[in-house]
Amino acid sequence: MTGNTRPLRADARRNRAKVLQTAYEVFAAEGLAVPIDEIARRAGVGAGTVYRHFPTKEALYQAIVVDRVEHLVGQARELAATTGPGEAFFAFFDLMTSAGATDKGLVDALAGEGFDIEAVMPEHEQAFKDAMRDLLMRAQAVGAVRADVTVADVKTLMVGCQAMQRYGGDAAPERVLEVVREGLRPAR
Amino acid sequence: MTGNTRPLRADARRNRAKVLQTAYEVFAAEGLAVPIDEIARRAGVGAGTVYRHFPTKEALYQAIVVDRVEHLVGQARELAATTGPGEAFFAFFDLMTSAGATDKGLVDALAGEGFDIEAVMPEHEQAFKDAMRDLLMRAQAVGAVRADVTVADVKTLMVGCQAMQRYGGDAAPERVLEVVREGLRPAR
DNA sequence: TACTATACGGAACGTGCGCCCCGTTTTGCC
DNA sequence: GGCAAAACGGGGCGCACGTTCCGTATAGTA
Repeated sequence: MTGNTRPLRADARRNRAKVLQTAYEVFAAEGLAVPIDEIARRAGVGAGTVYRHFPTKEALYQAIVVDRVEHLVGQARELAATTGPGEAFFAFFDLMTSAGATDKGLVDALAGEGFDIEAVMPEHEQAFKDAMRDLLMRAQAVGAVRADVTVADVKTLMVGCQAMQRYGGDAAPERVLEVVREGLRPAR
Repeated sequence: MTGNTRPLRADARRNRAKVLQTAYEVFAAEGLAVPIDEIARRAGVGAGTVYRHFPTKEALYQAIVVDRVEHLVGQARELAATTGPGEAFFAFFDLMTSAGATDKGLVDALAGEGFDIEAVMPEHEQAFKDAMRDLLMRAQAVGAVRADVTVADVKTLMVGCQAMQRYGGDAAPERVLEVVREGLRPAR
C-alpha cells in the first residue's frame, strides 16, 4: 500500500537531511511558530525544497516529534528494564521534564493547540502510554507512587511541568518539579 | 500628566461597555487568538469603534486581565482576613486553578508569550505577589505548606495547573490538582 | 558528452488579521 | 431645529506566513 518510493537523488537526500536537522534545532530553540521560510533560509535551501520533502509544515514537525517521542519511549523501556520500579518512574519523569526545558517545539506539540497527537500518530501515542503504564504500575506496586493516579494523569502532569519549565519567572525549576514529584508519592 | 479625558458621549460609553463585556466572554471562551473583527461583530459594532476605545488589541485584553487580576487579589485578601492560614492558602489555590479552567484568555495572558505582566502592569503584579506572599507565609508559619517554596514557585505552579486544566486529555482534573496540592504540603 | 528525469530556488499567490482612514451618523448644546 | 464636536462603521492597507508554480540547474545514465 505504501507507494514504492524510489531512491532519492543524492542532492535530494542531502537537502532532506539538512532540512530535518535545521528544523529540529530551530523548533527546539524557538518553538513551532517559526516560519518555514526561516528554516529554509537557515538550512541553505529554498522554501520549495522544504515543501517537496514535507507536503506541509505540520508534516515537518510531525516527523521531528515522532522521532523525539520514539526516542523517549525507548528510554522509558530501557529504564523499566534496568532500574528499580520507583527509581525508573521518577527518572523518566525527570527525562520528560528536562526534555521540555530544552525543546520548546516539543512542548508546543504536546501542549499546544492545533496538534492532536492521538489523531495524527495514534500508534506512537499508544506506545508512549504503554511504556508509561508499565513504569507507573510497577512504581505503584511497590508504593513509590500514589495508587490512584492514572497514566493520563501522569501525562498531563508531565506536560504541565514542561510548560512550567518554560514559563520562566523567578521560580526555581528544581523546587517546582520537586513539589510535583513529592505530590506523586503516596499520601503519608 | 495623565491627560484630562473629558466625559464620554452616551453612545460611546455604551459601546465601550458592550465591547468590554463581549471581549471578556469571547476571550474567556476561546482564548486571546480571537480576531478583533469577530469581537466587534459579536458586540454589534464596527472594528473602528473597538480601536477608538482601545488603541490596540493588547490594550483590550490588558484591560480585561487587569480587572480579573484585581478581582483575584481582592479575593486573596478576603480569604487572608477571614479564614485560617492553611485553609486560606489552598482555597486561593483552588480559586486560581478554577479560574484557569473557566477562562482561556486568562491562561493565555498569564502563560502565553507576548504578554509580560510585569512589564505591562507592574503595580498589579506587585499587588498580586504581595497578597500571595501573605497567604503563603501564614500557611508556612503554621506548617500547612512546605517551608522552602517561594511566591514565584507557587505562582508558576498555579499557572501550570491552569494550563493542565485546559490540556484536556483523559486525565481527571481533580486528581491532578490534588497531586500538586499534596506536593505543596510539608514533607513528612 | 549528450540527454532526461529529478530536484532546486525563490518569486508570486491567497488568506487572515491588526490597524487606519474617512464619509456618514449621532449626540449634546444653543 | 440647527450646528459643531464626537463617535460610528466597514472598506482597505500592509504585513506575515503557508503554499504553489515554473523556469533553471544538476545528478544519473548511456
